[in-house]
Order: sequence, then C-alpha cells, then structure tokens
Amino acid sequence: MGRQPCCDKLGVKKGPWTAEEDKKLINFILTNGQCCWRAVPKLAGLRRCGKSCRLRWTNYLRPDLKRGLLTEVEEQLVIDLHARLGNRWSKIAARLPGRTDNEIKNHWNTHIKKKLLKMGIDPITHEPLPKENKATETSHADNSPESENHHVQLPETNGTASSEENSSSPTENCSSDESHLLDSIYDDFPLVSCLLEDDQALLVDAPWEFPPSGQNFDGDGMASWTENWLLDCQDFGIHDFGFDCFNDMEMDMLNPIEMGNKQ
DNA sequence: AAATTCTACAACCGCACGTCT
DNA sequence: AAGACGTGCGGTTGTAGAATT
Repeated sequence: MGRQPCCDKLGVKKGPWTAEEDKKLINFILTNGQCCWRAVPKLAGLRRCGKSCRLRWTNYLRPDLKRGLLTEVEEQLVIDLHARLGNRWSKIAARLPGRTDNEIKNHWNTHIKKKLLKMGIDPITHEPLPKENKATETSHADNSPESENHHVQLPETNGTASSEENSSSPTENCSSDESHLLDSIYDDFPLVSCLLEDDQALLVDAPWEFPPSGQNFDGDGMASWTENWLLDCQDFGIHDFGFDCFNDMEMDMLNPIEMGNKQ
C-alpha cells in the first residue's frame, strides 16, 4: 500500500525558487486563495511539489512576514518560550507575529544556542551548565546537531530526562512549578512582559490588505507590485496569529503572563 | 588575489496528526 | 474501524556569501 507521494517525483523541480516561480505562486494564491496545496503547482503552472509551494508561501512569500534578524526582545521571548515549550517552533512562532517557525528555528540554531552556551546556560534545559562541561560543551556544541538530541542528562530534572517526553520540552512536565517559573521569567525579563503587552494588541484581527488599495493586479500591475513586494521588506501587518494553536494546558501556562501583564 | 573555512538561512525530507469517506 | 489523503511540524541538508588564511 503506502500513500501516494505528494507529487510525482519526476519532472518536479527542486532547489531555490526563482522570481518567476514566486510570481506565479503569488499570483495564483491571490486569485484563488490558499486551497488544496497538491493542486496548486498544476493550477499555477509550476513544476514544483505542493509541499514545496506551501513552504515557500508560508516561510517566505506571505505578506505578513517580517524580514531581518530577530530583535533583542523577540530573541528573549524565544528563549522564554523555548524554556517552556521546547523545540515546538510552530507554537513559539505563533507568539511572534510575522515570524515563521523555520526562521525561529534557524535563528535558534545559529545565534541563540551559541549565545546561551557562551553564557554558560544549557540551551536544551535552560539550566546553568555544570562547570566541568562548560568548556567541552562550548567547544563542540556549535556543530553538533546531535547535542540537542542527546538529552544531556541533567543534574536533576526530577529524574525524567527521558527521551520519552522528548519534544525537548524540559519544563513541560513540571506543571506544579509552572507559576514559579513564569514568575521568575517575568521578573527577570521585563522586556518580555513589555512585548507580551504589545503582542496582545497585535493580536487584534487586522487582516492585511491584499492587494493593497489602489493597486491593480492584472497584467503588469501584478508583476510590478510583486517585484516590489519581493524586494522590499514585508511588514504589512498582523494576521492569523491567534492562540488557537495552543492547547488548553499551554493556554493555562500563558494566562498568568497575560493576566499579570494587565495588572 | 586565490583558496579555504565558516555562517546563515532557504529548502527538503520523513513522519505525525486530523479529517473524510 | 480502517484506509486514503492533505497538511503541519521538526530535523536535517545544501548552498551562497562572508570571513579568514
């Protein structure tokens, strides 16, 4: 049996997207909206796999994306959320409007991880590194993706540093300590609370204008706008970053922050 | 100036999950 | 209930450009 591949591998292009392909994809989605991704390549005239189209759209072409490096505040929020959620990048991304899980994941691996190690903090557990390990960790952790999967046996995480709960969510299971943790994070990082406040405001349903008013999208209008769009920074506004991606437990975890913030 | 190494990030892959029939 | 299907997620790889030798 087995399932059908998402696309026939033959004749499907891979690798970097060209501006032309981007245009086609944008044009198609503008006209038809996001529908069945499998059908998109064919309908849009692209020799790409549907999955690839979806990824390209969500990670790069979506107009509500911010580009550029994460700010200090965003970075701190990522660290904070990672401490609570582990490598659940999509959930973390949901808390950072305009950022994608892929972007955050990359930033984590290339910047934050190193930063934490330099500070003597284990990027997996967010606990201080045991002194004797610091040097060695720092020296090889950079290029060792495995290090993240090793589930470095921590001094003590109530003995449950098992690969089971994996999802590398170190604090996920210690709900009793949740409020403590949150309190300390909240105290330690006033910037985070500041962002959360802003973030809250941003969550107001404000759909991006598509196409921007005054632009027409037939023929050249579309093409020139698309080109500008691709060239320029994409910061149109916020859309689609609600809380619905959090399950109840996570919502409970987050509530204290939101609530505390309002007080 | 050329060669080599490093870094950052876009893109791919395989698996998991939810929905539909 | 089971299989097919579409989509989302996280890990990993490939590559272009920057930095270093």
